[in-house]
Amino acid sequence: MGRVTLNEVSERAGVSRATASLVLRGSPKISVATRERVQKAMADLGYVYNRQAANMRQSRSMAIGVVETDIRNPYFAELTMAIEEAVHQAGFTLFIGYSRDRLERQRELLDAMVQRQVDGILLLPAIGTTMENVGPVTGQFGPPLIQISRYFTDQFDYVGPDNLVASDELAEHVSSLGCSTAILVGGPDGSSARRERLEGLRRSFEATPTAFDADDSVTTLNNADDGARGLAEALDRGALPDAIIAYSDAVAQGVYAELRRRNLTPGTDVAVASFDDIPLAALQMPPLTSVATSADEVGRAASRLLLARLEGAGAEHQSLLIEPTLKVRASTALWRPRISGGQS
Amino acid sequence: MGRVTLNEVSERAGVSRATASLVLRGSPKISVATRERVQKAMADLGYVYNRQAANMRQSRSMAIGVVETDIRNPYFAELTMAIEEAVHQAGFTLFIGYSRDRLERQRELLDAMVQRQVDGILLLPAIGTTMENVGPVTGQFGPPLIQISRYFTDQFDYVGPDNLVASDELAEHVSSLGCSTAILVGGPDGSSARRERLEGLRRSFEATPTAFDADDSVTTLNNADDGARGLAEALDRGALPDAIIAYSDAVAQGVYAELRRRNLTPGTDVAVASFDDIPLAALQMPPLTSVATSADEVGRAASRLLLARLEGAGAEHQSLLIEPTLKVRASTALWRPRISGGQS
DNA sequence: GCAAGGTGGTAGATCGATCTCACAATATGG
DNA sequence: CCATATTGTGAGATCGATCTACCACCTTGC
Repeated sequence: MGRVTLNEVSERAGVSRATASLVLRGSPKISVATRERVQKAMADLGYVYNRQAANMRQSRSMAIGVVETDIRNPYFAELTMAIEEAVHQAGFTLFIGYSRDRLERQRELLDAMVQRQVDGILLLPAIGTTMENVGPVTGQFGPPLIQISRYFTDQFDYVGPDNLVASDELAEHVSSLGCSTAILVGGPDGSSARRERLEGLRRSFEATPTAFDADDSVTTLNNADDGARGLAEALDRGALPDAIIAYSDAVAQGVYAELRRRNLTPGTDVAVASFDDIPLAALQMPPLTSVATSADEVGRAASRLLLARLEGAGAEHQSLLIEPTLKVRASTALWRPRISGGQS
Repeated sequence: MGRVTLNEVSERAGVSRATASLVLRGSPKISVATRERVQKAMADLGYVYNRQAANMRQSRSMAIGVVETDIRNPYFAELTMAIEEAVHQAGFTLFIGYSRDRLERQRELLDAMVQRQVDGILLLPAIGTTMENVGPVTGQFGPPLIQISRYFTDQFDYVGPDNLVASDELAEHVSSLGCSTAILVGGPDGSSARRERLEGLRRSFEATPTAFDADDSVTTLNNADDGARGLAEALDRGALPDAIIAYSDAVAQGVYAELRRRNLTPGTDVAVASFDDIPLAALQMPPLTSVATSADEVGRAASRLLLARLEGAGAEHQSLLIEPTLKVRASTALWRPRISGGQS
């Protein structure tokens, strides 16, 4: 349309297109006089840089793609904000898409981003993702891709919380309270994160007197409504345990709600703890014990790693685990073992 | 780099570049035989479409830009998901950036998107945005821009909840409970949404026996932590009212927390209600009365309007208000007026 | 007075698609 | 049997920037 181009700018300034381009990029080879003349011309004409055209000649597009599942869980919202911050600061623009954990949607999003020549991709893989699913990204010349929060292959980098350590801290804490039974509620079936958390808990609890039955754990979507359903299912199946470990703070909200529906008080009738430590956890009633899997740090680390890859850093795919921190709050701290009629 | 281009495809298929391009776009002018030959060549070579190159010739880039403030508030997360859904379905890719309510950041984001030739922009304007702040977007040839949730001018379209009606429903409900005093807590100072909600409440309460002092309202950021601080400030300044209306469900979480810190029970000692009705509201204890300002519908409507504008629809800038729905829950429903010593 | 070197700038190819227009081959009509 | 469509394809310009290579001019130094 009527967009102003470098050609028109250079014409008005009485210089060549090449010179105008050099001014744009702040080359030192241009005299102050011409620089100012060109800049004035740009201002007068209302020139707007066309980065797409520039990208055609350069090898970089200064755009990166982010494909996530869903940001209605505050953990992922925070993760996204952290990524955006880091990547924006490095001068990149973000393409974002949400797969909603649907493989074909994820495929469409990845394709679109590759077609738009993104320099790199951050992927929170949908459940069931395989190498075949990621399509052209796998190709010889595909941009670097980093898995965040979940992984499905070791062919790509991975950045996420150290779920095993997180599980360990939770298990040890819950056990130290004197809980004799514990269960895990929720988490999406088939995700690496849930597998790690479940397996981590199983192994950690083995070293304690607390009984934890891994086979008994109920999977759910990673949100509150499904968390409530999940707890209902678990309680209908077995007795109320001393401790409920929720897959995430989002799931824990559902756990709180379902407990109350059953006239049980979280923290008193049953200890409750979970993963993530989103800001909401501290505001719950009672405040929720949670092991922080720092979305912020995961996001920053993943961005840093991707930016380093763009500079061509390293070759070996790496797995970067972020250290978790246990935040003990009333939902476990106030719990006391029932005085069970003098049984040894 | 080593990327495969249409040229190589056409060479391998023994046709011209133009023919290969027609095949790409599914032109009916190509015989089945050549189409298949070309498609085979593309598959063999691992051809990846370069949309940037295509965009240079076409007038549309099939990308739209979204600039928001922050998605850690679930309301905005849901709004974003709704936009992404609608826009993806129409075949567009999304650029997203978060201004964090900082004007210069918003400016950078808008500039970047315009430079990348987005076809349209959805903007949730940062506090203090003016026509000058939106920069090149204002220009003659800038892409259509739609304001969502907040507005700063009538020079652009606007889509958001009908805050006046929402306020009215809340005021009427609170008043019907028998609350004799009410206050508004929180909301970002300077946003159109807060202005509308405050003014709406003031006007609606005027028609009721309930006393509402608009000058007494405390502004905060639109999140829980700041909501707690805001309520603390309000209570330190004046007496506990019968009803607290929080600017949003996010703020209401802070209100709940601060009330409990003061050993007050929401819903019993004071009625609490708020705006937005995010999923969390129903899960709070007690469940929070909230007037739904449907993020989902706002997002869909805004996307629809933008897509229509891209088709060149209409000329007049319009203001599209989404109807709110009051959800009454225990945080107000259980409240009863104190039996105040027989005063008339 | 002239080679060497530095400064400031330009012409023209190029990135990878699409678009216009022309044209060959085949089909249709009178 | 020739004029006229119809169909399928190709040559070359084009979008708006960057990049390469080269050039004109002015200092210097000897």
